[in-house]
Amino acid sequence: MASQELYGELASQLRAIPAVARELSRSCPPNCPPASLGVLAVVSRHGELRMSRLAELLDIDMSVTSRHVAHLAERGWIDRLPDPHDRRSRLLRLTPGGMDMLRAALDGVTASLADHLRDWSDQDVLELCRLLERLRTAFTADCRPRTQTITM
Amino acid sequence: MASQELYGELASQLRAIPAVARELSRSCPPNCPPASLGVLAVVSRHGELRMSRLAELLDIDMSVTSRHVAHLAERGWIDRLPDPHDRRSRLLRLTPGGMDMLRAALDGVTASLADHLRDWSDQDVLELCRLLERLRTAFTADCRPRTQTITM
DNA sequence: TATTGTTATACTCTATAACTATA
DNA sequence: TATAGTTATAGAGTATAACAATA
Repeated sequence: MASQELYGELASQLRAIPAVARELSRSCPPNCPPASLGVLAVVSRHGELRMSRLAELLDIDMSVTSRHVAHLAERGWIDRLPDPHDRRSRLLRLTPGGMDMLRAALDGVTASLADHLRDWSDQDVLELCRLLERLRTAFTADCRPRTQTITM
Repeated sequence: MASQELYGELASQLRAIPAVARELSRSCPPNCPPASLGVLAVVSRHGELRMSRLAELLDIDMSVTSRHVAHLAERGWIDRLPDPHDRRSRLLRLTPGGMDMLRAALDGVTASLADHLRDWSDQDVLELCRLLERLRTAFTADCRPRTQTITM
């Protein structure tokens, strides 16, 4: 186990990430909010999937996921197809327009990252990706009984 | 410059951080929201400082900072002292109660991190801290039209 | 005139709970 | 009864703009 000071530093750095994400989101197309982009990216990567599975992958409540998807469906970027195995469920799929939007948004994000991280090596970027992936896994796959100790 | 695929992966991992932060914030005392904790931590680390400097360090707008500080001042965790050099300005300082609150909150956060990251080495945590610090710097110190950091 | 900090307003993202329609 | 998804409502966090006091 690391020292309290080190954990405090980590917590502090994590707190600062949203500001980075906000700056990054300035390069998103104006009609596609960052949260919607996240949905498009996950659906693109995983292919056809259900609402509940999408919510799980995004790690947000299904009610929120539902609203994001409705927003995307209104704009014709995502289709909600009936699930032949369960009529309560809907299968999500990117439309060609959705793929175009995702590609355009990713171009913007990539350009911004390439600009800001211009003196980072591929190795640096990769290492950060790996650590963030490990962090995410540690907090989601891990002890999921939900009711953590509220220490104070 | 890294590949578009690698940057896309990084963007995706960054998107997932708020979920980690939310889980982490469950270990905060219920009357101290995470954003307030961030303010306490910065003031504690930097000592007496002005609103504008605090906003800069938090990388959020001063109007938002003002509200957080007002919230903390109402609870007696922070003092807003008159600045002898500029009567428009106010100097912020943690009260003993604020220090207690910060310590208690950090204990909770530390416990949660120690639990979730129980199989991480100190080296892993340190490496993640360093990369996040570099990332933050790249997005704030970097190409910034107006952040001239007048330290005082 | 410019700057420091506050307040009013609005926007984004999220969670909880109540609801529907199937299973 | 239980589950998939939707909608209503509320809360946390942020930004922009208008403002008061001071420089």
